[in-house]
Amino acid sequence: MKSEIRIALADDHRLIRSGMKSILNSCSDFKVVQEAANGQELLDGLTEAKPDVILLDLEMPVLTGKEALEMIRKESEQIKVLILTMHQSKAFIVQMMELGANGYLVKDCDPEEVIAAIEKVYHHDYYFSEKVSLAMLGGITDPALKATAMLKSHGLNEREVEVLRLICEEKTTPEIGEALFLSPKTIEGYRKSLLEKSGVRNMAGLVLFAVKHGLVEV
Amino acid sequence: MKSEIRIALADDHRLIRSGMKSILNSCSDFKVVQEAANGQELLDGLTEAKPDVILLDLEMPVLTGKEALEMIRKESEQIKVLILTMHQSKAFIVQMMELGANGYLVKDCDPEEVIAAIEKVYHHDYYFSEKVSLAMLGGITDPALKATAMLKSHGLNEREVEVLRLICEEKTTPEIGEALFLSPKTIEGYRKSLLEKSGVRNMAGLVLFAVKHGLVEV
DNA sequence: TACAAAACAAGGGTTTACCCTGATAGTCTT
DNA sequence: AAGACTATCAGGGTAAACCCTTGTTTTGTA
Repeated sequence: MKSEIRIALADDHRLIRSGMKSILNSCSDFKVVQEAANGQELLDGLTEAKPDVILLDLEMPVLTGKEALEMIRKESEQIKVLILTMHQSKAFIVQMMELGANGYLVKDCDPEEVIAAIEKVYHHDYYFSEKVSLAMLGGITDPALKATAMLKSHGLNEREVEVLRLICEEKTTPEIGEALFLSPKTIEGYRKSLLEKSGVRNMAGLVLFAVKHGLVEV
Repeated sequence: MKSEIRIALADDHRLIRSGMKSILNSCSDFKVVQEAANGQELLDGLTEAKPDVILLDLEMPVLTGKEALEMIRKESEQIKVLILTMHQSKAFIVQMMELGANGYLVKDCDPEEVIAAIEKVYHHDYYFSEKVSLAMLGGITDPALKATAMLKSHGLNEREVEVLRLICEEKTTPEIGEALFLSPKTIEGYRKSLLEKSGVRNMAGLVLFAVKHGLVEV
C-alpha cells in the first residue's frame, strides 16, 4: 500500500494555490509535489514531479486547463486529473470527461470535500462533486452517455465501450462481430485491449468493471 | 407477458384473509386462486391452484408457515413465497430467507405496499419491506451472510454460492477446485447448475446475477 | 508529403468454458 | 433393506475465450 499521494496544483491564482495547499497539508496522506500557474508550466514539470493526481483549473493563461488535459492524456492514462471549475454546465462536463478527466470539483466546495475527492479519485479512479452529479443526473437522461464518458476517462474508446456493453449482454465474440459489422478477429482485439485497460483477467472481471463504472444498470 | 399473477393466501384469521383479498382484488393484475387457514390446507391445494405467489402467515395451527415453507421448497423452487409476519428480528428473518422465502411483509403495512411487494417478488424474485430492510441493514454487518441468504431464496446451495463468489473474483475452474479442495470436474458441475438456476448463458450473465443479488460489492 | 498512430483483420495456437453422459459413495426415506 | 436423493468425480467432446504475431488501411498530424 502506497502511503503518500503525490499531488500537482495548477491554478493561475497564487491565493487559491496556497489555500488549497494548506488544506492538503492538513492531511498527512498528501504531498504537494508541484505547483503551476498555467498549463505549460504544469506540463514542463510533470516528468520530474511525477504526481499521482493533478488538481487542474480550467481558466489559465498561456495553456488552458483543457489543452493541458489533452496533452496529459496523450502522455499518460495513469495520472488522475481532477478538474477545478466554476462551470456546471453538463455539456461542458461531459466534454471534459470525454477528454479524460477523472473528476470534477466545484471551487466553492468544503475542504473536506477536496480531501475526499482526491482519495476517491486516487483509489477509485473517479469522483464527481455532489453539485456536479446532481446537475448531471438532472440533465443527462441517457445513462449510456454518462457511462461512456466515465469509461472514456479510463482510456477506452467508443468501440471498446460498445464491445463491453455487448459482452455484458451475454453476447459471444462472433455475435458481437455480427452486431457491429466487424470481423470476430477484430472483436478479439478489442476484448484483449479491454482486459489490458481494465486490468482484469477474464470476462468476470470485465463485467464487474463495467458495473462499477455504470455501464450496466444493477 | 403473463398478464395475471395467481396468488394463494395462507392465514388462520378469516378477517385478515378477506381484508387482504379485497386489497388484492382492487388490482386487476392479481387473482386469488387459493385460501388456506393452515399450512396443511395450503399444501393440499397447491397442485390444483398453481399459484405464482404465496402470501404466507408464519403463525398458523396444524402446520406452521415455517414448516409449510420447507415443504413448498422441496416441491418447487419456482413458487414465490412472501412471508407475512409481525416479527422483525433479524435472526428470524435470515432463517426464513435461508429456508427459501422470497420476501417479507410486515402485517401493518399499507395496501399499496402489499401490491408493490407482490409485483416485485413476481417480477424481480425478491422483496423486503422497508422496515425489515432497515432492521437488517442496521443489524447484519456481514454482507456475505445477507447475500448468501438472498441467493438461497433462488435455490442456490452453499457450494454454488461459494463457487459463484470465486468466479466473481476472476478465478478459473481449476483454481476454484484448488481453493475448495474439490475436483475441477465438480466445479464444472456447479458452474453448470449456476447457469441453469440463474437462467443466463455465460460468465458475464452470472457475474451480473451475483451483483444484482448483492454477492459482490459495487 | 512522409511518418506515426489508430482501426481493422488474419493465422495459428493454448486454455478455459460449456455440454452430455454416466459412475460412486453417503444420506434420507419409506 | 430397497429405493431416492445429494454430493462428488470422470471421460470425452465442441465452442468460446485468451494470447502472440503480423499486415493492411485509414486517419491524423509534424
